[in-house]
Amino acid sequence: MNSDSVNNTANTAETDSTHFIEDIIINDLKPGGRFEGKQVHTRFPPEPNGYLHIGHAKAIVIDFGMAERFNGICNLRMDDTNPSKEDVVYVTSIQEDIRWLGYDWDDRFYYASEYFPQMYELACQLIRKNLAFVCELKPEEIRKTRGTLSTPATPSPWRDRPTEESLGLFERMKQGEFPDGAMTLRAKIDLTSGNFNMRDPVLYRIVHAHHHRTGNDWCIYPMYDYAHPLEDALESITHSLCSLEFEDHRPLYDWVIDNLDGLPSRPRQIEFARLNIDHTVLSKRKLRALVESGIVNGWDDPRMPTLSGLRRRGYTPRSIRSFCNRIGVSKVNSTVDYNFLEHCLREDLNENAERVMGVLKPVKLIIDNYPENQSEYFEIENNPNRPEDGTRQITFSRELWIDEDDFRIDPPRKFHRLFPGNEVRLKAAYVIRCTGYRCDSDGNLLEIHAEYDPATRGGQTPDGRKIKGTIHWVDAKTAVEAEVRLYDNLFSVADPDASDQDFMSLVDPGSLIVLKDCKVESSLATTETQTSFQFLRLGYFCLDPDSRPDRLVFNRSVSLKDSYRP
RNA sequence: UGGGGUGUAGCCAAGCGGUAAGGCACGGGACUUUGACUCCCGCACUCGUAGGUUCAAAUCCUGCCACCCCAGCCA
Repeated sequence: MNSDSVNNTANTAETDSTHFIEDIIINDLKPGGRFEGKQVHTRFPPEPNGYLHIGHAKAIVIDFGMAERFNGICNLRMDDTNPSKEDVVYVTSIQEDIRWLGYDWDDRFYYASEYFPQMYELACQLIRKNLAFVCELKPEEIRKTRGTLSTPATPSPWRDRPTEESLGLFERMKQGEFPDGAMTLRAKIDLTSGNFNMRDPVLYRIVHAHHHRTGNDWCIYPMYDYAHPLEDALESITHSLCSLEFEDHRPLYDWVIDNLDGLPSRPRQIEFARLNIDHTVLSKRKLRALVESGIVNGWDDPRMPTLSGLRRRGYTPRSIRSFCNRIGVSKVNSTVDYNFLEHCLREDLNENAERVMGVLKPVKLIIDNYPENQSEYFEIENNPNRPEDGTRQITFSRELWIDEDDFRIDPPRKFHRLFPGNEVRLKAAYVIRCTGYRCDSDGNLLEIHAEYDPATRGGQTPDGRKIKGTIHWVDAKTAVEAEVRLYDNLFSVADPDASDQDFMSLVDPGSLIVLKDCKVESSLATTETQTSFQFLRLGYFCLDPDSRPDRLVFNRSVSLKDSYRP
């Protein structure tokens, strides 16, 4: 495990009740149970054909989490049985993302392709047992003979060919004597089953393609339904956790394992509901489309629900783990509120992020009664919730930047910020009173004028007077220029999948707002990527990799909650 | 019309025959040198629905309804 243990995080709210997968495992471990005396052994089996997203994070937390909870182990395995879709580039990104999330597989990193030789031998065993045959039907013919919801499949004309003939043909398939699609190895199960997966499913197909691991060693590749149970069994997996759509593949999963001799274990497949989150999409196909169309700026665009996107956005591994641990595990198709993910991030960052001041839409504030060439330092806490994080010095002088939103010429009701005649506290500095403002001929605000009260140094009010509003500011003399990128939901509609319109047209153009002329306090000049800060009163931000020393770029990870209602 | 699943609040989700946990969201209040945080309070007389069994049903039984998945040589 990484330094911040997955189980001991304050945010990983442990519930006193168990979910259904835990219940099953507990039962399996009991005396007389299916895995009595065995070590719980799970696996996370991604196909290396894309980037991991928050939905995978749920699976990772369940797979690794169940192993951890029962003092077991969890393998990482690339399910690379389809060379035409997979690539090495995904392998490393998947490993990086899982490590970043805080999980480790020790030396148990495998490829399904490592088992190709054994899978081939086991397939021969099925043929010899007269449980599989080589079928020469074309893909369309197989489809046509599979039957319908109400009618059974019709048998392949090759179904009853002699096992020796199938064995020979299967060997020749392997030798590369036939072109793609010419024939398949099929299981002989039940043509009348209401479950299509049992109607003589294809076990092997011919694919003359270069495989990223095995090169051109193979031109026949096992199908998921045949390969997956074997991968699990060969790794002595006890509990094979997957998503709901594989529920009706379970009979086939069990069939493969039950009909083969010499397997080291008989894993139990358990299915749970995959994660959905509103205002986004979580399908590889759609995420890929967003990237390839250029609607977003790559897989790690901070608006993307990919782990690389969330990471760049400023999501912490801890917040994502916390989220996954708290959404629950069940078999109900569900869509979690995006604001729950945001809640988990705020919860973490509120506890751990240092506070700084930054001004997004700067307007000049001039303290007319403050000496022109004077400057002074104020001490400000790094995190009021954690005094042990200490304090730092910030500079103050006659001219400051404050946020446009904190000033109104005509304030609405309950506006506690700056307006002509009103007093406000500059955080950690002085109480000031607005004495006026200047606009250009078009009515655009140029500068605000104020006078400070020297008796209120540090923001205190020795006379006990209550100051309703406290605003953030940055000293114009020492301010550092920055670009700030504000993000919002990629889709303003809650469920882009449900719309009649093409989901690509539903991307909210306001999901990214770039502010170029922001001013941040000088302490941020030397910060590093991935460090999260709270910009006081605004939200949580982190430095983007696009940053350069002369041009800082910050991403807003999430805003602060705001109960202000005019 | 076949097979496999699932229905508890706006969203997740406990509950496993003894009288509806918790979280998010939302509303109200307290506190506040962040309109943040924190802290209080409120938020399902009812569990898809109709019956049945029982002293007692979200939990057991039966019927019905709704929704999701399955007819790739994808995973």
